[in-house]
Amino acid sequence: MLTSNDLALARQCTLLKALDPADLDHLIDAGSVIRLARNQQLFSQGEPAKALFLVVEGQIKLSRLAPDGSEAVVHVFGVGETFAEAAMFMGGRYPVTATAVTESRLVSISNARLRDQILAKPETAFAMLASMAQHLKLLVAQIEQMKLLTTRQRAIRFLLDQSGQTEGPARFSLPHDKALIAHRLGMKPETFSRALAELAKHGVRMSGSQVTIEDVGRLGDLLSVE
Amino acid sequence: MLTSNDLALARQCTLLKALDPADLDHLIDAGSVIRLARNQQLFSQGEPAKALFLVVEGQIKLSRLAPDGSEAVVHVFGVGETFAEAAMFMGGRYPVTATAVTESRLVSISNARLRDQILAKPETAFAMLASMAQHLKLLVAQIEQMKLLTTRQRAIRFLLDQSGQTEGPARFSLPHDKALIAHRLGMKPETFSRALAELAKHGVRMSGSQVTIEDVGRLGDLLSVE
DNA sequence: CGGTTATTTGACGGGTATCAAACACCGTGG
DNA sequence: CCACGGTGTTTGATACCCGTCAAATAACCG
Repeated sequence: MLTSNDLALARQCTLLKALDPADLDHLIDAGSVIRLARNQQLFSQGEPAKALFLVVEGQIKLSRLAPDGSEAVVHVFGVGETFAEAAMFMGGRYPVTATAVTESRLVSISNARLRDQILAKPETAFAMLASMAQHLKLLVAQIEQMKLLTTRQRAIRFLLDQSGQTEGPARFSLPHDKALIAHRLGMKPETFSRALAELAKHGVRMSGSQVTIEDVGRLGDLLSVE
Repeated sequence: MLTSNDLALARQCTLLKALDPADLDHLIDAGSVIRLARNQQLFSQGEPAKALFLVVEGQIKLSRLAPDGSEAVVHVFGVGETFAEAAMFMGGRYPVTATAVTESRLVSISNARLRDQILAKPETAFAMLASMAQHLKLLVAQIEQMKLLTTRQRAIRFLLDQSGQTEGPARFSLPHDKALIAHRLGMKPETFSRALAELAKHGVRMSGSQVTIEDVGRLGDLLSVE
């Protein structure tokens, strides 16, 4: 069942905020809330795509699985984000596997209804296009990272992103497991751990999942040095 | 000036093939053909986005440039492909730099007109969404490659993709410089060269830019071995 | 033919993965 | 309250892949 908080989230996200309340209600009917336990799969790659999803609680990991069992994490979506928009236009199949990182609640949005909505109100298409453009940008940034940053630099950039600041001291907590973060950054957990350890010299302290950065600006300077 | 061949290309590409001839004509007016010399830049990252482009001759490289001068090649577009669709929805700025790999001819398509077109005929939005979804898929595949394949495996996959076959012997020519291919694959030219050299043991012969593969199927088996 | 640009090859060092083990953290149950 | 197993994290030793630098060779073009 949808809470009022869920609805508030729906009204904020890029994809849905442009809709009239009535249209939004029609897209999200009562039966479309999905609960997932930790590590439970929502869909797997190659499966027919019937819907896209809005995260209202928890985190969802999208990844590609290689035949030998190893996985490449493409992205992790958090509360207020939508994902799998593109699937309905890619031969109707999901190109990735979606798994709950933590216990999660999702709102599913029917592809067919969204399609009708676009036809009825073309402005909706712009919201959809904007949402996909955002994802494209994220992926491009990720490719750039992988291709020309070292593991240490990627770790730094991750911390800077998380801090949400460009200068001064910062304190925040990691969004999930260090192992999962390492995967997102395209490195092994051991390597990520070592990278963090070295950053202690530059004003990064950790206790559990709590991170304290003495001076975000100084940490950022490190990126250009090496 | 547009040739009839250019128009034929426009009618084939994912983005434009759904349009009525009259609408297509309106999008592509006579003044919108652009010629680029080899290595000439079309736009650079951060620049305001006024149009998207269809390649009718040559090849266009999209890349991200780091402050220190190094570049990460995101993709190379060939004849019949459109690019920069997403820019008009990303704050109106190009997130990458576009450069001609060879002498090229492009048709530019005004963002404003395309926007009008979508509003007038919502079906157009689906073509646009499909086109962007394709790009998303490409990027996801690329991230997967970088994260879990070795350089040798990436080289092999590139050759297999280029051959367009899944079994038997193949012969084709490389689409461009080996150095550029290496960049696309996220490795240095030297490394790519060595990877190709080793593949000689497995039935891959090269003379200039001509590639001959004895048995595509056997080459593909190598991917799973290592 | 000469000069420029690609490509190859070699030697070397560093960064990262791998394997393995120790350690910290946490909820459970005795 | 403490023992306990499971999970996540750290640390260490080692190997190897790949990037770097440098030079030789090959291909290309006017």
